[in-house]
Amino acid sequence: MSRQAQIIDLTRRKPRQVRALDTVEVIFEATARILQREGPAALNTNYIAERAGISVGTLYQYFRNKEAILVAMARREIATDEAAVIKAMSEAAEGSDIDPVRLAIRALITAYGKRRVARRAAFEALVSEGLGNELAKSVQKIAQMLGERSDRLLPARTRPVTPTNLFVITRAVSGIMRAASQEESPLLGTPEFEDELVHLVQAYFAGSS
Amino acid sequence: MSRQAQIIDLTRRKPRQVRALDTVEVIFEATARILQREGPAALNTNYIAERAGISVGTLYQYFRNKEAILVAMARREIATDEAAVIKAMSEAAEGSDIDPVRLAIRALITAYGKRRVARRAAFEALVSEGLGNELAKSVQKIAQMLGERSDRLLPARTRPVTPTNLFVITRAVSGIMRAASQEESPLLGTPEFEDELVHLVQAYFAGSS
Amino acid sequence: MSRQAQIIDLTRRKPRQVRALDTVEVIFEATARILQREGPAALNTNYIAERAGISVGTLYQYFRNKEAILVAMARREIATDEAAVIKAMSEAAEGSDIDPVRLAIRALITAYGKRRVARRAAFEALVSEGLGNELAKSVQKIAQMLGERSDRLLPARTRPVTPTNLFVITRAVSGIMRAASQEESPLLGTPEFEDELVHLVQAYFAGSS
Amino acid sequence: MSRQAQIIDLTRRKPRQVRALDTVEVIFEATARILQREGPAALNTNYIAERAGISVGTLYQYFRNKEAILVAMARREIATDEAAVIKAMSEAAEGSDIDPVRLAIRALITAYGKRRVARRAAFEALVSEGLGNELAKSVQKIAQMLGERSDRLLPARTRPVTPTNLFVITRAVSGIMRAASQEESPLLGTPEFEDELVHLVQAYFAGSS
DNA sequence: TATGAATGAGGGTTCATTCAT
DNA sequence: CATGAATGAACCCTCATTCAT
Repeated sequence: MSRQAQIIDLTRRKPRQVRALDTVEVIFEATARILQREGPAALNTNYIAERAGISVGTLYQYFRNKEAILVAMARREIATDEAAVIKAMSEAAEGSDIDPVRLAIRALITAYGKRRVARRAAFEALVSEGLGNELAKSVQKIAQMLGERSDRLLPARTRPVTPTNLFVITRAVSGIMRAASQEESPLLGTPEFEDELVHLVQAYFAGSS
Repeated sequence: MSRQAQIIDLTRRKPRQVRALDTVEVIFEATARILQREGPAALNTNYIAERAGISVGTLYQYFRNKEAILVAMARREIATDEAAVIKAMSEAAEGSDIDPVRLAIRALITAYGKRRVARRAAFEALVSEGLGNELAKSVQKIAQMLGERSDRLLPARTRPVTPTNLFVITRAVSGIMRAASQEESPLLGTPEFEDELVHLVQAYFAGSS
Repeated sequence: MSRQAQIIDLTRRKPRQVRALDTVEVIFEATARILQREGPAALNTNYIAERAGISVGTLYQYFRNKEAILVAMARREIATDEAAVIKAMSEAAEGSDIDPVRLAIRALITAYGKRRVARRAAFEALVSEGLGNELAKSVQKIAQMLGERSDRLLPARTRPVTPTNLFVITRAVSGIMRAASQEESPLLGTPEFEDELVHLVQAYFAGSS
Repeated sequence: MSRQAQIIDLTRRKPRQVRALDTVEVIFEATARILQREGPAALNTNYIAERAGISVGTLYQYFRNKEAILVAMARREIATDEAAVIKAMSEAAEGSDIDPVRLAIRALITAYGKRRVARRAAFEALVSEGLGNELAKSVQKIAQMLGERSDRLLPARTRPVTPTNLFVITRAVSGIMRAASQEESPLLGTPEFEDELVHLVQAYFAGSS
């Protein structure tokens, strides 16, 4: 194909940004599906490309290497969750009648309900790649926010909120979420589950140490 | 080799059962060390055998394939932890002055303090192999025990203990342990950490819903 | 690599279909040569690739596994032989002065004269893979044709041609060919050999049972 | 175990020859069964020993290496067949009313009826090992006998028997036998099959060239 | 940018054979 | 002679990555 032809081809396509987003999305989608249906052992770049309907070469134009795909997926997932929780907490603080903690937990439950296997695999990849701290950072960010706004978010607390408190409660909640997701617990969708999570948080901060 | 040497060799050689245990142990040890020092990517059967001071062939006489090693390691780890916690809870119930919950948590912290990277890799292998439920089952076993003996183990509770309660609290605790281990939190060894975990459990059961 | 070189490369590269055929051919060639010169024990995929001047990876893009190479070779060999014999028989029936049976046998002898060791190994692979019936089917096909056109192909027969007759005579001929090839009999190239084969067939059908 | 003990053990056992024969037999049996049931790909020395109920070490005390087992099996098979055919031909010559050729062929058919897959595999091993000529030699031996005693064995012949004749007819017969065995032809047990084989031989020698 | 054939290092696994008991 | 755990060379095959088109 001549240089000329290539330029002509280019103009036929959609704007680059949009196409790039499409492609990345399509790669994520294929990766998620393989992870869900066939497990991490079946995941390889040629297969991802095939399922995504693109060539391996193209895949490598968007991601430096295989792990980069998983890492990007996991990061996006984390960012989405984080944003959802933060949004819930912010809105709650701005006058909703519902307990802010409950709203945050509800947001988290909603986020965890989606694409569980793919999420898990992506997270595992993050950890395997030694980037597990990114996940931790996100949780920590929530923890900090909780700490800073403890006056409004945790009005029932009976003692000052320490970093250790925040570590404990945030990891407790994510641990429960993770387990419910991994064990495919039927609790995940129930109101009782939400209630108990809320209770755990409130009781932890309310009880005298 | 001289006759003499043979005799010496004889005395060096332990009975078969014991030797088999030794070999498995040596394989686990090598696997753990590689995992700790060089990460999961560096783990391959030839290397494990080399580090274990045995031949690959021998390794394959003890384990069907590479994953089987990780799975066996993880299972043993789980069994050890489970036994430690159960033992702590049992002993506590039999008249120790210390809070049974505290003793159980202390046992857990002790178990998690050992070979963290290797443990994590082994657990990940379990999950990858689709045996993640084994881990869950172990946790569930502890949960059941907690429920059955709640009179003695959780004297401070203000409401009947439901299965959901047990799910929540056990996953909360393991989630925190997992996170502390994964994030290599400096909290892991501190008395404050133990205190807060105990508090979480007691507050959760004591607080009115 | 310079732009110039790329253009030159372009012209060197044949269309895809043709290249694929080339690669398969090159693999067959290498396989046959190894089989001939070093025997079946020396045959391994890395070596085949090396001798073929391609990479193992490429080899595995054309063949699912090692046996597939042998099987494909054998199938092609069978098809070639079958086609040669059928062609000879067809042409003979259309007016050649020479005895159709003689022409068919001549075609068979010619086919068997080529790459004997490689042929044999490929056939053995076929059988090992449980595809031995393919070889039989090919022979049977010839038998059928012989039966259907027995008026013209076997004018000297003194009795109706039964399926058993066809089984016996076709297996007799292939058995002789096989033996001559395997024992590297000096008869293979001689006119006497052809004469005797023809005689066997004619006598079998001419003689009263 | 002391030297003394070994001697004592020795005397406890059956005479060496007998035991050795037993062991060899047991190894042949196991080998044949594996070959029959699971094919040549499943054949390995450890498995043979296991199926034979002996240890690998013992197996290697009777056979230098794996191939030696197959070779020995094939040789025994060949010898048995050869003896059966020769015996039939000899007896026939000594006054039986039945056609000597028929008796020989009947003996061959009987021999081929036994353990077909194992026979075939053993023969293939012979050939693979480059010992294919042994098989040929056996057939050639029959051919020679046929030639030497052609006056009595082939009274109907109309021309002098040449070496080429003998090559052709012996390979024709073994080829047919081989094919019938390999293709598991239902003809194998029928009188018609025997008749046709006899006819082939008689017609070949009777017909004028 | 997209393509996808080609690459080849690397790793999992087998299995014939040995040898100390 | 029997045993069978141990050996390790050999080999099949995968798959992340490249690069010429």
